[in-house]
Amino acid sequence: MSGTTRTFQEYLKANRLKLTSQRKLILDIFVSGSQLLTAEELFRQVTEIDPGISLSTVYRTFKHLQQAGLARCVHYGDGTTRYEPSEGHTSYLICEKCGRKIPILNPYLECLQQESARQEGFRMFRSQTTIFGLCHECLKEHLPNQKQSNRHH
Amino acid sequence: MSGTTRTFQEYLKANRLKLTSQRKLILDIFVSGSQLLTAEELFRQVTEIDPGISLSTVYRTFKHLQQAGLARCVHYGDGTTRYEPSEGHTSYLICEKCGRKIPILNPYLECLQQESARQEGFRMFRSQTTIFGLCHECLKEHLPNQKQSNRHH
DNA sequence: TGTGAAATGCGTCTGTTTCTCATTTTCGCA
DNA sequence: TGCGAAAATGAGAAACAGACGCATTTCACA
Ligand SMILES: [Mn+2]
Ligand SMILES: [Mn+2]
Ligand SMILES: [Zn+2]
Ligand SMILES: [Zn+2]
Repeated sequence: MSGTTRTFQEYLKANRLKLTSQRKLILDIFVSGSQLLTAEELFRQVTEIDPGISLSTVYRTFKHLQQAGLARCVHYGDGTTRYEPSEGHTSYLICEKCGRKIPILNPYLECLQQESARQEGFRMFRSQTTIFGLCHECLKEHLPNQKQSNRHH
Repeated sequence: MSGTTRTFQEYLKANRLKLTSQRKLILDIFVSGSQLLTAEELFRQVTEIDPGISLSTVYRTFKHLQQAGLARCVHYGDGTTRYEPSEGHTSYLICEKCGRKIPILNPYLECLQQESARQEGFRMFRSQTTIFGLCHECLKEHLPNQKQSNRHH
């Protein structure tokens, strides 16, 4: 039994919630799959295995996973909301041209955040740092294009 | 004429857009008011002065303000999207219970972010750090009352 | 002032998330 | 084991934020 499964079961028990087959399956697919799924996308993957599961249940389970600290959602600029397992990174570089999302590995960032919170008497649950800009690859294409886009419209 | 007004006019001119009375009013109220308004909330404030303005126009103007770099939107945990003037801080503590928003003043955070971007060959335009948790005041009320949740709707 | 481009208001439409409720499932306990 | 209360489910409706289409008005510029 994986760590996340145990965590989820503990959360359920602590809140007098029940472990259903649907919740098991949703958790399984969520933590094992690639990250940053739309609720709809996870729903599609889940129904491939159990076609009876409803989208409502996916949303409801997401809520619990979030409260259990196992999932977090990221709101994208395009309006979509994507969910990801909340182990791992919370800091990213996001390229505004190609959408590439690069995790930031600098551990000092988290330390400084903890420290900032502490200074205010604040209890930190989670943090999120997003740095917007242009990635290495897009920078190379961006600069030559600059002249053309100046004369636009 | 304020700096933001000038910036907005320059943006408009550069994009062959027009300065309408609606846009003037929306910008005015937005930059002068307290921060972190919902589109709906700004709409209400705006219609107190000019009842003819439509919600669509508020949304449309927000888009332009964002593109002009004068506004930014923050997605809250409760699902609402709030807009704020983008001058000043980009790092905040946000209390998930009372919604209080506390600017983080630590300059090392920005330095570290710049550094992280540089390491990836990334060109940073702007960054945003959000730390979710409980503020000092809510912590005092929270602990006795463990079973609190759902600031929803 | 006249003219074309752009913006507005208002209604409609879309996609996402939540809610309602009748039915089914879970789980602690006898 | 089987019971019963509590909780979860699926299906659909409802709520909600935003975006859109279009007829009409307003703006910018000459
Ligand atoms: Mn946004
Ligand atoms: Mn969220
Ligand atoms: Zn890129
Ligand atoms: Zn608070």
